[in-house]
Amino acid sequence: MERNTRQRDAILDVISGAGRPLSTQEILAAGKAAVSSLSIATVYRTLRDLVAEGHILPVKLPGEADRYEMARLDDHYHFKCSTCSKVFDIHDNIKKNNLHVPRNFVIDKYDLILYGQCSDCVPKH
Amino acid sequence: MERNTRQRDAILDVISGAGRPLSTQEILAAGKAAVSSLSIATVYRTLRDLVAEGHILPVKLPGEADRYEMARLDDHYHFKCSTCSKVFDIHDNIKKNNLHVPRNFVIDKYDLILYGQCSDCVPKH
DNA sequence: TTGTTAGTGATAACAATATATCAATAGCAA
DNA sequence: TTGCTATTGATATATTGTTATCACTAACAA
Repeated sequence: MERNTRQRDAILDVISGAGRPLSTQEILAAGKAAVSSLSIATVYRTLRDLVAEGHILPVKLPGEADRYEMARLDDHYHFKCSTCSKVFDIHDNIKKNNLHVPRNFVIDKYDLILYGQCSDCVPKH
Repeated sequence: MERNTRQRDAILDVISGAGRPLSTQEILAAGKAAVSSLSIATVYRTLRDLVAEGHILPVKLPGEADRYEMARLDDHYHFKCSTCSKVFDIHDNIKKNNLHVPRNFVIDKYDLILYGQCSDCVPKH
C-alpha cells in the first residue's frame, strides 16, 4: 500500500475483529459503520491488496464466494452452519499420518469442512 | 428419462468407467469417443437428469466447477493433484468423534479434501 | 414404416462474482 | 497550505459455468 485510508483501516478492523471468515458483503456492511460511503469496489480492491501483502487469506468453500480471515492463525479448519450460513474457525487439526492415500501419492495440505448447526441455530430441547 | 439415447449411454459409461470424479469437459471429451457430435449442452442436461435420478453425485471442490461420480460409492473423500488437476477417490473415512467442535455445535456431515501430488506427478528420485 | 415428440446440437442468454474505467476525492510530502 | 497522484465510488464490463431457446434429429410405439 502507498496510502493509509480510512476505508482500508475500516476493512482490516472488521476482519481482524470478526473472529471468523467474512464474506465480501459482510465486510461491506460492517465497514459502512466506519465509512458510510464505502463501495463494494473498494472492498474487492482492498481485499486483493491485503491478500497480496499477506495480511489476510481467502477461505474457499465449495460452490461459494471467497470469505476472508486474518493470516497466520493457528492450524485450523472450518465449520459452516447450514442454517445461518456463518462460517466458524475450528482450532484443531487432524494428524496427517491418520490420512491414508495410495502408494506414491504425496499430501501437501488438506481442507476439512464441517457442516451442521452452530450453537445459535441448533434446535433447543 | 423417457428415451434411451446413445448420448446418455455414452455419458453414463464414461462416468462409471472412470473410477474418479470427472469434470464436464472430461465427460464431453471422453463421450465424443462414442458419439462424436456430443454437445456440451447435452452433457449438462444429462448430468442434471442423472443426478435427479440418483445415479450420479456432484463432487464439489472449493473454487471449482462440479465434478461427477457414481452414487452409492463407499464412504470416501477426495484427493486433488495440484499438478494434473485430476481428482481421486480415497476410500477411507475419519471418525466423527475425532472432530472437535465448540459446545452445542452439531455436525451433520463433513468434506475432507487432500491436495498434493498423485503417483503420476510426484517427482521421481 | 411412419408419426409423435423427447432429445439433441449450436449458440444465445443468464447469474454470480470480480475487475476495469474514469471523474472526483483525499492522503501526504514539501 | 498546496499540489501531486493514489485511492475512491459508481457503474460498466469481463469472466466463468450453467441454463434456455429453437429448429432439427432420432427413439420407439403402433
